[in-house]
Amino acid sequence: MDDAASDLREVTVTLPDGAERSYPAGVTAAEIAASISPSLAKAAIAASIDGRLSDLSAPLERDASLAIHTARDEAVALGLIRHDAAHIMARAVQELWPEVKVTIGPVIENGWYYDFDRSEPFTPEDLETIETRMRAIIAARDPVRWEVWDRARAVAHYAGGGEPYKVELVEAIPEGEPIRMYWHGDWHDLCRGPHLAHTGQVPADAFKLTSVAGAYWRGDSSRQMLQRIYGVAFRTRDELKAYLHRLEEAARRDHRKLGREMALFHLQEEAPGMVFWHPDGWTIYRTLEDYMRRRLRAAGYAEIRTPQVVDRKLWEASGHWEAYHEHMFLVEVEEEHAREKRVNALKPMNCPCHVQIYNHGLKSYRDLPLRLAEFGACHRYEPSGSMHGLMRVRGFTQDDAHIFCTEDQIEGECALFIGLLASVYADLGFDRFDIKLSTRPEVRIGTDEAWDKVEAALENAIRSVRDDYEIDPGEGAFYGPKLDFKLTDAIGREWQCGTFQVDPNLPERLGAEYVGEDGAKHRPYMLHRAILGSFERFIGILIEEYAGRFPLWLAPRQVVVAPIVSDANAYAEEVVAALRAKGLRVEADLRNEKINYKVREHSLAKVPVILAVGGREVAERTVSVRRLGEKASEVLGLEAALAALSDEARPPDLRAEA
RNA sequence: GCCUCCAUAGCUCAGCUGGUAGAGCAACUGAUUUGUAAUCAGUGGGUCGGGAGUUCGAGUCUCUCUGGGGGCACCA
Repeated sequence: MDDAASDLREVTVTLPDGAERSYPAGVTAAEIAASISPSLAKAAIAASIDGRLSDLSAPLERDASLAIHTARDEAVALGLIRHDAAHIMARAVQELWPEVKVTIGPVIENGWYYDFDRSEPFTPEDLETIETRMRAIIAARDPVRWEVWDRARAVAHYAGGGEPYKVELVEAIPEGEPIRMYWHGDWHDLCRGPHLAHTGQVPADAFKLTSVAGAYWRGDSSRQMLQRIYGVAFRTRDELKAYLHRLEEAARRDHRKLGREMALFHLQEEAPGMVFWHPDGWTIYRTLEDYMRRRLRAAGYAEIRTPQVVDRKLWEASGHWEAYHEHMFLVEVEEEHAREKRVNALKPMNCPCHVQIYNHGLKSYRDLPLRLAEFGACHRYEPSGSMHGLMRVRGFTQDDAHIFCTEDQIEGECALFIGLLASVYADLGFDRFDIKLSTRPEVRIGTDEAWDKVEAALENAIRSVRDDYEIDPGEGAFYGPKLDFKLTDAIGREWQCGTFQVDPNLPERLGAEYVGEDGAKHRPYMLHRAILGSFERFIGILIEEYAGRFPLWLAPRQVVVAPIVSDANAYAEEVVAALRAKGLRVEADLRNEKINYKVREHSLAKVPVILAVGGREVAERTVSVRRLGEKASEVLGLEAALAALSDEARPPDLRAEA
């Protein structure tokens, strides 16, 4: 840029309210803010120039629209605060331990992280030391400056400074993109920007370093393990406190904690990643399974059952052996007792078995679409570090089904599936879920024309149901595109539950065919689909969604009848028998305890309904209905209470019709 | 699998710099007949996750195995 020339020119700046102002070329957003008002100059944190977020110090060389951002612009402010906090943290770390090498530090949800290479682990005390140092840097209000460097200079600088990771990052920046260096005081970092005007704009009381974790350099498990420090940052102390409070609340509904407290299930050393379901947990499981069975039957699926232990030959034929054998549990008979030589595997998936059922008997185009469903127990030897309560286990049961169909039927089947899934999720209390479409990867089989057709079929199917979905380019399977349906757990982690995958490959490998209208044999498509994903994971999510307070139809113990005096015991047992006859899961609590004690205990156990019966109820043939979470109870006639409870306890799919 | 932290009674946890284990709740026994979130009294319960080592002596220090938490990688 020619300084002499720019001094002579003027630029016209259009502000958000439409006003136009002229300034000498090269004027900065900060200077413009100052010309508007001193208070704006003080509050300004960044600017949008022609809609692009920029540093306040960015010079304007030509006419542009300009918006000055302050902390009121929540999204902009949080992004910048977190980004600058990442830099400030890296600076603090290098000031405290100069030998530590820096890598990357992006903004994430609620905060940021920064990865460091350091031989010693960071301790919780180190985090406090770093926080203190960060506050000192913030208090110094160091201005943030930036320069554009050429590649050679940046590489030489970092190579000489003993920062090999930064050298790699500089070298990875595409040709033509500017290489920017940002200074926070004397410390600097390679960064695309933009940043705040000075370090004092990060609120010293609204951030917190939360944890240290290992993370691979560039996300590659064959490379260096770095130390990642996570932080959270907000605009105000109250926002930070509210966030930390939400975290605590979420921990209270953790399905592992509730699973233990409510005696739903347990896991133990001898069977890592495999669930021991206790009576109450199994009741939930079976209730959900029965519900799914009815929904699938109504949707035209036929239920089947296939073996647990299957010869390795089938997995070789399907191609899974080659790709996944190290994740399969093998089942062998002791050599001295074996009568035949074979290697079996616990089935890690149901698909090849379902094709075997399809392949029995000649299929006609008139049989399609053929929908085969199995609550299929599968076992996968998942990496030890990936297991997580019920959410990621080694033994699990999919609500699996495979639809064999023609290419023309894919779109219709997909639309039917999404409709069914949305209805099931709504019945289970989830009105919101995300859909992600994963499209063709680089390495794939099949023609581009086939991919075009199938991807379009899935997109059309989604659009027939709703209009918002995400596309994940290149993330499909090598044989076909897929849809993922995700739900969010109590602490905001997303879990994939539903899935829908188009697969022409497995029918080909396992020789599935049908006779078409033309009398010739054709290859069907196979659609893999699940709504819950696995019962284990879905129940984990349900526990967290409801915080253990299940709706009546899912609650393991729906009603407890609690006599207030032992004279009411006989009546209590009569009420229990009447409810049981209506199909409710109900128990009597005849212990010689005060009603307060019983109410407290069953409330803590999250029983939805307590029926208290004392002398009055016996005399009047009524019950005192106390609902979980409500302080007052309601006295109802026995018959009315029975009718209301038995109706409410019915699963949603059996309730609707009047 | 990798980094890191953790593992004490059924549950939640205490046990300082090494000197052979405690509390509350729960359980059990007895008394109490009670009106909507804890009635009182008494009793029992742990080879401190497994193994090895250092030490006169290990719940405490070291190594190792197993499992778990947080994250990374993986997720047909």
